[in-house]
Amino acid sequence: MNQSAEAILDATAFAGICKALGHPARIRIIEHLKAIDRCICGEIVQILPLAQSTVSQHLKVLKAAGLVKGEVEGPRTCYCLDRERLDRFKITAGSI
Amino acid sequence: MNQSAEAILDATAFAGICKALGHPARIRIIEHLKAIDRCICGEIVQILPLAQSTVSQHLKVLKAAGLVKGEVEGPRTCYCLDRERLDRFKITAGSI
DNA sequence: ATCGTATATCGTCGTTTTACGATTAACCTG
DNA sequence: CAGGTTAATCGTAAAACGACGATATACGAT
Repeated sequence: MNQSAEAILDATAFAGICKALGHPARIRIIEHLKAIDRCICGEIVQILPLAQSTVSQHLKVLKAAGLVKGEVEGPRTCYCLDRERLDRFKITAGSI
Repeated sequence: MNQSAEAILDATAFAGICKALGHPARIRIIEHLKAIDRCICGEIVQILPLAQSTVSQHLKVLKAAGLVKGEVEGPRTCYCLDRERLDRFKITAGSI
């Protein structure tokens, strides 16, 4: 057991990530990013039944939790998962 | 792969569990229950720096999410994890 | 029957979240 | 440089959350 003990998050950090994942829209964003690797914000807006500003806020939450990275590409922003962070979440979840 | 596809939760269900886990106090409750298997509410109250009524509310949230089961034992209530539910959470988390 | 203990629930208050439209900022393109 | 597109931010309103003390309920013990 314990393939990487130092990767296990403490209660507060883990709760913080869980909180960020605690909304269906944000889960769908994560799932979509997992499926297509990277995409621009506008694509996510089209997938979700939410206003552009709302989606932007959800992305902000995910970014603040470190689950997602966004890089500006001219007038648009390209988002992708932070795999490392996500892995730490998974490892911690698995350890519960 | 896919040791139990039917165990994977949909986005809303998974988000619901994440939301329930999205508070440090509730993570600590889960961790404690994992460590000692089962205990009464009062024990949890003593571990956390929170009022009894607040702890009771957190337990209610965990119970509503199905992560924890509570059974009345005379004047007290004994709590334990719902392992099956927790496993579904873990499996879903791992599948992200 | 009364008392004490354990826990849930109620009422409240301040904070945070979620959602939206409107606005702003940044950037291509013509 | 003007106009159009993309995305972030602002302001706001409603709902949900988190915490607490007070109260209610349920039970065992005396």
